[in-house]
Amino acid sequence: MLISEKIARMIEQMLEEQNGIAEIQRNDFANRCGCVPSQINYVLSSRFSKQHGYIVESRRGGGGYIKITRVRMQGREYLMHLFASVGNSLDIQSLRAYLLSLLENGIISEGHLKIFSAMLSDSALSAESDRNMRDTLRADIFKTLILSLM
Amino acid sequence: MLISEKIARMIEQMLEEQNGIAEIQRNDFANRCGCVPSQINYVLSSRFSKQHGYIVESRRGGGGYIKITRVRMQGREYLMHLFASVGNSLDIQSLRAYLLSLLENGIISEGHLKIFSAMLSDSALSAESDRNMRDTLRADIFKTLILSLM
DNA sequence: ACTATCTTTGACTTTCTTTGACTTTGACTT
DNA sequence: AAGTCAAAGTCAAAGAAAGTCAAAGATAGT
Repeated sequence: MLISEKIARMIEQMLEEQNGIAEIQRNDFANRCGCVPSQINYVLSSRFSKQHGYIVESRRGGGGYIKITRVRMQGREYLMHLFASVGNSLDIQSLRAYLLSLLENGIISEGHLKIFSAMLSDSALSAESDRNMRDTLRADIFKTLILSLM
Repeated sequence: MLISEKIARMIEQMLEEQNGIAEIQRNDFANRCGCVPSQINYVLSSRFSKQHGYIVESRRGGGGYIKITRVRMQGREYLMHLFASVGNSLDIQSLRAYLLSLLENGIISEGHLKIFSAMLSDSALSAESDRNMRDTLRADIFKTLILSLM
């Protein structure tokens, strides 16, 4: 298994045990994970971003820390928040994060996740050949989807 | 026997043994098959596509993999037929007819119908200003939807 | 034989991960 | 207030895998 995955699982476990809040010291934690400190940042940005449904706060210097909070809002509130946070362009990676977050929040099922990612995949949208336009289109359709889930 | 066929059989055997799920590492597997890595992609796209009743997922980079899942579902005949009958352009009225037909055949729910109509409405696709292109796009996305329902 | 389709191959691209050198920030000491 | 040290942040290079595409080779249909 990848180191990054191991790190992610450790964080998830902490979140589970501590009611959605995990606080770590980067160097220390990296040591326990057997990786270089900056890899913690990589894991956080690739798997615990805002789009994934987490808030990450931190402080540098002596007594520094990194705090990861899982946000779970209900239904409508969450969807409104989501709608607001999608810009006018949406790439595949961000879409995936959003969909996973919808799944985690119990708003869509795994089956839905598959359907929606397929419908919004590059190949489904290939009629639009320009990449930037495709991302714009994806954002529009995804926002429409959010609205119809409300 | 063709190499491609040999590869296909190996995958089928894995699916048989592992309950419809096969996970491979492309380079490694290609090595064992005595072929070049990209031939694995060829085999997957020519024999394990959605139309053939499989779902293929993958990840690149370190720790990458390819996962093949066999899907067996009822209504598959109907969906294939539907898929074949959608041309390369689809206007709102025809879309509605198709969606109603899916509903009547018990393949989607009313909730789904609303969501899909919204996602494929003119306003969701308004980023594409050309009307014909929009109908093309709608056809592509709808066909992708059909595939992901299989 | 001619053509269309299916296979095989390999060069090039894209995506994801790991690592480490360098920068910035904050707390504590003097 | 300045200096020191202990964090965390940034960024780019290197590494590891999968994807794409087009050219060349093989096969089958007419």
